[in-house]
Formats: sequence, structure tokens, C-alpha cells
Amino acid sequence: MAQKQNSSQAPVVRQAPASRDTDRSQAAILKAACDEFTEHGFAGGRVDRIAVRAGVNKRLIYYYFGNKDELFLSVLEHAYADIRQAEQALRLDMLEPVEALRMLVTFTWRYFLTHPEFLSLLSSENIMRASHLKQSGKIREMHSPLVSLLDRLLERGQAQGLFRAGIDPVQLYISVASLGFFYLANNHTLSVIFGRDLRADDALDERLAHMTDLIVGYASSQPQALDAIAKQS
Amino acid sequence: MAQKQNSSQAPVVRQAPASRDTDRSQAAILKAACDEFTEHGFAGGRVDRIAVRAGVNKRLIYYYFGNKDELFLSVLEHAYADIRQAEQALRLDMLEPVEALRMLVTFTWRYFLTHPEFLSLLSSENIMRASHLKQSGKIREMHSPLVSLLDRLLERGQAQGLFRAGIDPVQLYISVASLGFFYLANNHTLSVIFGRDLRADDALDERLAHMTDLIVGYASSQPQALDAIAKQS
Amino acid sequence: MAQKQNSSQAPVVRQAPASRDTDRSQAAILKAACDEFTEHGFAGGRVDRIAVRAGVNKRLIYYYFGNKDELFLSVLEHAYADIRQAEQALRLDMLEPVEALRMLVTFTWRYFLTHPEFLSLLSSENIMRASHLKQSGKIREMHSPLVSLLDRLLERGQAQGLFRAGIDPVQLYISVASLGFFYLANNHTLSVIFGRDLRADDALDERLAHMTDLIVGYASSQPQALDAIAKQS
Amino acid sequence: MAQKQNSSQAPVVRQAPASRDTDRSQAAILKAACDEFTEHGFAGGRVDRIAVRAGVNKRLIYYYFGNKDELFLSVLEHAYADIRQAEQALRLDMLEPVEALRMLVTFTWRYFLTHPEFLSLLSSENIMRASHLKQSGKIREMHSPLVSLLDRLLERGQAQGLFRAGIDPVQLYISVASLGFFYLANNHTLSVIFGRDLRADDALDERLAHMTDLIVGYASSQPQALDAIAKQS
DNA sequence: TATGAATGAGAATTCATTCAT
DNA sequence: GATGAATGAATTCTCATTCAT
Repeated sequence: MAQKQNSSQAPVVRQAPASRDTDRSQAAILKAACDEFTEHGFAGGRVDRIAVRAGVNKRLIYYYFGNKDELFLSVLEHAYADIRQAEQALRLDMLEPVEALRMLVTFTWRYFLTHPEFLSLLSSENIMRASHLKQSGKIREMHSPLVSLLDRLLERGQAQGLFRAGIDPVQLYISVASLGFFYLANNHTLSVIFGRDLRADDALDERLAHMTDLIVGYASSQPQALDAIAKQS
Repeated sequence: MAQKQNSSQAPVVRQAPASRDTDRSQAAILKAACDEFTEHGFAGGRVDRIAVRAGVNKRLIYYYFGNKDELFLSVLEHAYADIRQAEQALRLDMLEPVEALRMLVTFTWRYFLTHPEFLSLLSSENIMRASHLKQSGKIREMHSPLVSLLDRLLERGQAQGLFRAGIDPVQLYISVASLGFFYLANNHTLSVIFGRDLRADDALDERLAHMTDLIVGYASSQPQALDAIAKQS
Repeated sequence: MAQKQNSSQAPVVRQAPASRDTDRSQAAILKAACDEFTEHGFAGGRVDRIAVRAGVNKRLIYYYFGNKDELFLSVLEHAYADIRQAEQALRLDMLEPVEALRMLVTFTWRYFLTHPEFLSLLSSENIMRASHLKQSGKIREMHSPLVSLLDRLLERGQAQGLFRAGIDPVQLYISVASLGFFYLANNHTLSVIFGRDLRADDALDERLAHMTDLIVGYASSQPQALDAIAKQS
Repeated sequence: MAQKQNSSQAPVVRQAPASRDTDRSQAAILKAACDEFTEHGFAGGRVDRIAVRAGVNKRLIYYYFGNKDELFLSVLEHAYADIRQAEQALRLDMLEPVEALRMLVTFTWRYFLTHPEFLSLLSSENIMRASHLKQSGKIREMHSPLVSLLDRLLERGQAQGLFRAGIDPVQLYISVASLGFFYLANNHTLSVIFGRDLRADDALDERLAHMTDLIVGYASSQPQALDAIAKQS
């Protein structure tokens, strides 16, 4: 990442005695930076444009965030904090297993759909081999509750004979994310390749239906039962 | 203002009768550019470094490819040409439906695994909203044979009572790609988040197994049969 | 292709409340640019040399003026502002018609003689078909007072029977400028062609005398009177 | 001018055993170079574009003309050769003095009007302080016949009582050229400044009429006679 | 006579960052 | 806290020119 040591006395992500103005400026910078990096990626993002977008002096960005890399990291941390917070609100325990699984797929899809910045930032960060993320203890600590939620969910479903046995919750969680991520993050190239607008409303509905079918169909499929059926016939 | 006409004698992606040297230089540039853009993305890629990597004079890059954008587009076109060519070699018609479906998943996975440049270039291009791809008639014309292969495959399987009805081949194709793409393209952040190396050999094997299970399990699941089973019990 | 938005925070020809330093830097750049473009024309002028001449960082030129074209335009605008200002100081109304006409010729000559930058910039801009000037509302608004001064002057002279009738002030104004411009702007080639130094002091004096004679002689000539004389003899 | 010594064996403006092809190529290059330098000046002219315009390989330009500076000089020499040749065809001796003077003005005007390259090349060369022209013995030797023609003409006219005494033919010749040159060479900026198209047909006619009036009016004016008239009244 | 490939030096422009107040 | 001015180091791109055949 080649982050230069910050040798100025500036507070570098200062937090302590925060006035209203401080908060407002920092928030404006973060929002602007998030937009800029989402639209152009890290390397394509411009500090100048961030300052203009935030309506603050460029110098202030350095005062608050040290440098472009640290600013990007802050944006990333906020993006992760946001999704973790949304995930906390998911109450899958209350629902029937199948319904809960549907809900998980829907939630993930909707979050990605309404948070394009998360997809873009993730892509950008991965092109850079997670060089910023690796610096962040913070993000590592923000565990997603979804894996364990999914784990419990799968057990409940299996116990009720609704789900097949032996499903790895981590793999399934990644798959749920995959199905939405790929479609939405790469919708620009896919739309050109397939010659249609994958962002059209009905295309989006179709996609969610397919994804749900895929995940629920898989979880619900009973290899043994099917084998049995196959044998009978 | 002062007119800027690009009317240099340079060939800008020449095609006709090319000497061996021409081919070698162009190929070296393309390879170097592919590596550079894969590692750093479009905005982070440096023309200077590409010249060094290719062992050619920087000027030659402009001589052959016009500018950085056109060079990136060429790289992208070659990446698509490569995957299309690999896809052509897939003979799914020869195989049993279930086996063929497994093969499709495996092929896609292996291609992504051995062609990290494709994943990275795709991510980068999508951050830029496919701005280069949209310029390319070439890529639009390179239709993937996989969708129609998959279509025939699903019909065969359904006719044999092996696959469920009503599966959309485009959606399924996108899903197959999704499952591998997300895992591999974002493996850097995912590895940090999950605290384990997703690129380890057994992790890769596990992922392929899960993906295959997911896709085949979904295709093979018989909602009616399951309903029937559910009713009996 | 990759978007290029110029949204840097740079002021690009700032005008409002400027510190002394700002003024000094901008003035230094303008002066240096004027010299450079005068000596080498627009295409031959080098931004690097302008920075050195001005004693400022090259980046500052772009900070204040945007790019080479806009810098040239600024230089041009200042050159026009300068001549317009000098023209304002000409008080032809106070003088006798013939004397005033002499004064006009002398003023124009002296201005061109002491402002070689005006001649050179004009030549350069015309080679480019006024591409910069056409962008400038400013210059279009700087009307020269000379045409109307000359108009009134010619009327006065005609009323007093000193000048011939039917002289077009615009044409005469252009002619007055022509006689000095061609001689001074092209003095280098003319000196070679004629094999003598047209910039020598007495050559300059001679030229002014001839120009004055030519203009005053023309204005004072009475075609009718001459016809009459011709008939008598 | 910083002309590098030409150390190759190439003939540098070769002339000796000239095949049809040689002639054709050289002529094409000269024509293309003339156009290019006329449109963009010397510094703004591009060797690449000249090659394209001429439909020849860029290398050939260097083979025939050595380098850009020498090419420009050749263009300049041809431009002077052309005007000298046209001047030779002017038979002022045959005409009445006044008529001959009109003819001279008309000829000069028409030549400039139909040879914009001459004006532009002259402007460009003067911005460079005649650095190319100074190298050329050739051009120095091409004496214009107009000065001596004009000299004789003025004497004839004076002898016939038609022209005033004491007119310097060199100054008058320069003036005749000035009046057309300034108007035509700077017509782009002048058109913007005056807000009208100085290249319109009637504007051109008006200008020629004015120029003729100015020159003939001046030559024909009799300072003494006018003084006499002034005294009588 | 002709040409496609190649290049070094430079030219305009950009960018993250810092200075001084 | 905040900001306008300033900068060094790239970065993309250009240009006249030459090599090799």
C-alpha cells in the first residue's frame, strides 16, 4: 500500500473533542470520498474531486484523514460497519426455516441493490489485494452474525426434515452473496454482453426469484429421497 | 482552441500483413498490459511499467495501440476471446445431463482459477461502468456458446426426468459464473474477513464441491416430488 | 472511455479577493508567457520555459490558467487590454484635423514599435485562425475608440475643406494599422530581402514620415480640385 | 534555428538524376508541407501529417529534405519563387502611370488573396526572426522587379505632372504590400474584432477600392498645388 | 527509391501532498 | 479548525528522427 508515515502533528482520524462542525466536515468528506471511490475506484478517485464534492478545503481531508490510503480505509470501514449494522437487524430466528432462508437471500440482494458503493469498494479493494483491509483491525472484529444465524437455521431446517444434511453454512453464505454480487457488480459488462438491461425492474425481480429458487431448491433437495424416487421408477 | 488532430502515420492496432517483429512486439505489449492492469486495475496501471514489462519503448505502445484506453480495450478483447475459445472446446453434448452440468461448473471454476486476469479486468471494467467494453463491437459479437449449450442440456435432463422444469438457462449460467467469480475475485477481502486462506488447495476443492452440489442439487430437485414426499409423511 | 472531468479545486483565472502573492505570481506568469509566446509563437512556446521565466512552479500555471490554450488567451486579452488603454489616452479632439491625423499615425506606429508582443501574438493567433480569440467575449467587448475618433476627425476635416469626402473610417483605420504592422512584424524577412536593416533609427524615422505622408496626402487630396487643375493645364 | 548537421549520405534536396517518381514524390511533399505549415505554422506543423497529406512514407521526407527546418526553407523558397515569377509577368511599362499604379495595387492584392500560404509562411517565418530565410542565398538572389518598375513608373508619372515628387519607391512598394497583407493575413482576428466577415466578396471589393484610392490619391496629390489652392481661397 | 518499426528526448498535464497563515 | 497558494514527482502522450531492410 506504500502508506507514508504520517509525520505531521495532525490527529489522523481525530475523534476526541468533536464539535458539530468537526462532525459535519468529517461526515461530508467520508460521504464524498465514498461516492468518488465508488465511481472511480481507489486509483481513479481524486482527492481534489472529493474536496469539491464535500465542499471543504482539500487540506482538511489531510487534516482529518492523513492521506488518500487512510481515507479509503475509513470509507471501507464505514461500508463494513453499515452492512454489519443492517445484518444485526435481521431476525431470522423468528421465521420458519424455509421462510428464513428466503429472507436471507432477499436481504442480501436488497442490501447489495441499495448499496452499490459496497460492491464497488469491494471490487476495488480486491484489485489491490485487500491492501487496506489488511491494515484494519476494526473490520476484522466486525463479525457478521449471518454465518452463525445460517448455521442455526440449517440445523433447524434439517431437524424438521426440510433441509438436506451436510450443508456448510460458510459456503452457503458465500454463495448467497455471490449470486447477488456478481449480477449487480458486473451488471455493466453483463448488460452489454447479453444485450439487455439487467437493471430493469422485471429483470431484477426475475433474478431474485431465481436466486431464491436456487438456494432454497438446493437446501430442500433430498439426495436420498431423490435416489429413492429414481430407484422406484 | 488549438486543433488537436490525431493523424499520425501510426497504425493503431494494425491487423493486415504483419512481420514477425510486429507480432512479437504487439504480443509482448498486450501481455505486459494484461499483467499490469490485472495487478493494478485500469486507473492504477502505468503505461511506463507496461513498457518496461514488455521490454519495448514506451512510444511503441502508442504507435500500436493509440492510448491507454484503447490498450485496455485490446486487453479486454483478448481476455474475452480467450475465454470464448476455451468455451468452444467444451463438449457437453457428449455427456449425460447431470455429468454435463457438473462439467460446466467445473470448467467455469477452473477457467476463473487459472485466469485471474479475467476476473480482475472484469472488476476494473465494471467500476468504470463498462466504458471500454461499450466501445467494442468485437466483444459484443463474441457470443458465448454456453447459454445455448446449457439450454439444450436442461431440456435433455428434463426429458429424462432428471431436472426440474422451468429453469432459465441465462439465469443459471450467470449463477454458475457468480459462484466462482465472487469467491475468487474477492478472495483477498474474504480471506481477511473469514480469517482463513480461501486459496488453500483444500479450500478450493471444497468450494468446487459445494458449487457443484448447489447447482446440481437445485437442477435435480423436484418441487412436486418433494411436495409429494412432504404430504406422505 | 475513462471519464476525464476537470474538477480540480484550482481557481482557473481567479478574480475576486486576491492576495498580493497571488497577484504577483499571476502577473509573473502572464509576463513570462507573453514573452515566451512573442518569441516562439503559440505552438513554439513552452510551458516549461514560461515557468522558469516566471520563477514559479510549472504546476502553478495550470492552477491559475488551466492549460496552455487558456494561458495564451489570457496573454492575448491582456495585450488587447493594453492597447485599448493606450488608445483611450489619445486626445485627437483637441487637435486640428491634419495634426490629429498625423498624431493617429504616429501613435499607432509608436505603439507597435514599443509593443512587439502585440504584433507577434497577433500573427501567431491569425495563423491559428483566431481560434483563441473566438473564445473570448472579453476582447470582443473591448471596442477601440479609434474608429469613431477617426470618423469625427474626418468629418471635421471635410467640413473645413481640408479632407476629401467619402473616406471610410474603418478602412482608413485598418490602413493606418497596416502600414506600421507589416513593416514591423515582418521586418526580419524584409530586412533580408531588401538587404538593409529596417530597424535602424533613420529607417524607422523615414518609415513614419512616409506613412504620415501617405495617409495625410490621401486624406488631403481633392480629386475634384486635381481634376480642375488637370483641365486648366 | 538549431539545425543539426546532416551527417547521413542522403542527398538533401537531391536534384541530379531525377526520375518521374522522384519529381512526383518531392512535389507532393512540398505541396503537403506548404499546406501544413500554412495551416499550423512551422512549430505547429507536423512531419507526420505532412507524410500523410503527401501520401508518402515519412522517411522519404528526411531522405529528400534532411529535416523539418530544411523542408520549411524549401517551402519558403518555392513560395518566393512563385511570387517572383508572377511579378515577372506584370507589364507595367505598357500602361499609363496612373493605370499602372492601379494595376500594381490590384496585382499585389490578388496575389495575396489567391496565395494565403505566402502570408502565413511569412508570418510564421517572422515570428522566428527569419531564421530560415537567413540561411537561404537563393531567396536573397530573387530580386523583385517591382521596386525598379515602380521607380520608373513614378518618374514617368512625375514627368507628366501626374504624380507628386519625392516618393520613395521602396517605401511605396512596402506600403502597397502592407495594405493587403495586414487585412488578409489578420482577417481572422480583425473579423472577430469588427464583428463582420472581412472575407465576404463585397468586403474584399471595398478593400481593394480603398487601397487603390489611398495609393493613387497619395501619389497624385500635389502638395504645392493644394497649398496654392489653399492660399487662393 | 521506399517503407514499417522503433526510439530518446521532451511536452503538456495531473496528482497527492505540504506550506504559511 | 480552516484555507488559498504552492510544489515535486510523476503520468500520459507527442514529436522529430533513425534503424533495418
